[in-house]
Amino acid sequence: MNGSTTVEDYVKTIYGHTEWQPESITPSALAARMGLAASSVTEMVKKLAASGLVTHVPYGAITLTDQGRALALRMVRRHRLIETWLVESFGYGWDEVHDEAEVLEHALSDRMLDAISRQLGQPTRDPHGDPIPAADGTVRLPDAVLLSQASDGHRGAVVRISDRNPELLRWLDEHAVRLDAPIEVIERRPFGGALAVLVDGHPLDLGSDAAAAIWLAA
Amino acid sequence: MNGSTTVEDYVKTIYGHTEWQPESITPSALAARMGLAASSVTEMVKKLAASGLVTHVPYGAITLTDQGRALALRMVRRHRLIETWLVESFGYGWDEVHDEAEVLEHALSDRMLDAISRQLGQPTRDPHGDPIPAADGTVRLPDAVLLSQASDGHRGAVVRISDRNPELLRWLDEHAVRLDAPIEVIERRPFGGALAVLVDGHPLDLGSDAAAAIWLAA
DNA sequence: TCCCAAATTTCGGCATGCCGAAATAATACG
DNA sequence: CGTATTATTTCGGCATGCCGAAATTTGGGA
Repeated sequence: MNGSTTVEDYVKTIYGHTEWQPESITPSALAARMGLAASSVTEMVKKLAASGLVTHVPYGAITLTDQGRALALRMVRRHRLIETWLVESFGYGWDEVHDEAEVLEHALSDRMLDAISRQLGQPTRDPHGDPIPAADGTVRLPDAVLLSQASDGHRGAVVRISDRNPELLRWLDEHAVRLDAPIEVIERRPFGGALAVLVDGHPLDLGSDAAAAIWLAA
Repeated sequence: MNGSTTVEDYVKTIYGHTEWQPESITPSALAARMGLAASSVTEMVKKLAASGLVTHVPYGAITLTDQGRALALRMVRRHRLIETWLVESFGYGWDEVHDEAEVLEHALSDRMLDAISRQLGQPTRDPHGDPIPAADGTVRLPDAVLLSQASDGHRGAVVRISDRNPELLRWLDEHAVRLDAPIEVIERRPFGGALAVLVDGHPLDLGSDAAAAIWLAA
């Protein structure tokens, strides 16, 4: 079957491409993100457009409709709530929650989801610091800057750590770069985006990968 | 896609047909249980046989192999553990757990399942009193008789209440027929299997449906 | 034993999603 | 402005699972 699961994944991926901007993406980028052939994407997008989830000008970009965005937010809420749940109630680590959540977001009923949200105290951030959309689709955007764009001397607390890279997540975890850990930028390298920072008072040299994965409270 | 989910459902259904006897079933009975056309079953059974999960003599019965039984037991364990979990941790009623479990049994990882089992204290019976197979496939059969076969004067405690009939489950629940509630058979009707019994000391007239759904500790 | 009815299987078809190769459109650059 | 590169779409095909209709097999009864 899976009719629904596939649609949900497409929509969520389109949304995730540029979470803070108009949700549009080119077919090739979408194909790359989903690990599919471009031709598969073209076909599926045709169906998504037919059901009113996206708009698509031929040879142009794919953009979520309001309906598509609503579905995407529903899936993002599910994913992040489940990740939080796995960490809080099942002892999963940051780096271990993604795959399980990827499956469960399509399988849990709304009733379970509600119960889980209640058990967790209606959280609004997931273990990576990403906002968990409310059930009505409302999202509170974090007031944050990308760490690699922060200026020398900038100080604040980590508010978001990108998932999807288990190795990096473990490295960050080992070096005490955790959600809400205070960070101060002490040196800014001219090229490549690498930074030296203070994390919890200790100097640390962040590669550009790590810097790109961290958002700093403004 | 679902390659695996479908196989799991077939095997579980074959097993469930005659849980306490050799696990074999005719194609038509299997089709009826699964709500599928007979032709679909024929085709799928061919594939199950090819992967060594069942044996099948053409035009004859379908029988689980050891490998098939192992997979079936794995799925039964998952189903019953999940049902127990939904009742214990999420406030579901007896009659509400089946559909959710039907989905989740294919979606939860072994890791989650283990954690759930641990959180529940490694239960060996589900909310209906059915045995939960151990992770290694071991099943402890309840030492019980079918209530409708119990003789007049027979007394014991309810040990099993069949699921899959929400209306009946609610009726039983309302009349205090719960797992482990003591029952005494006070009158046995000659035809139809209906019984009058004492439940928790109160006389109650059980229709034949209810009687067929209840097992009594011997 | 022979034949009929019921059960089972075979066959062509359909829907979903995916792929690679070939065709086509858009874009970029000289 | 024209062409070459790149992106996108179209097309035929494949795999999984399902269906109904048309064989085929089985088993019981006359």
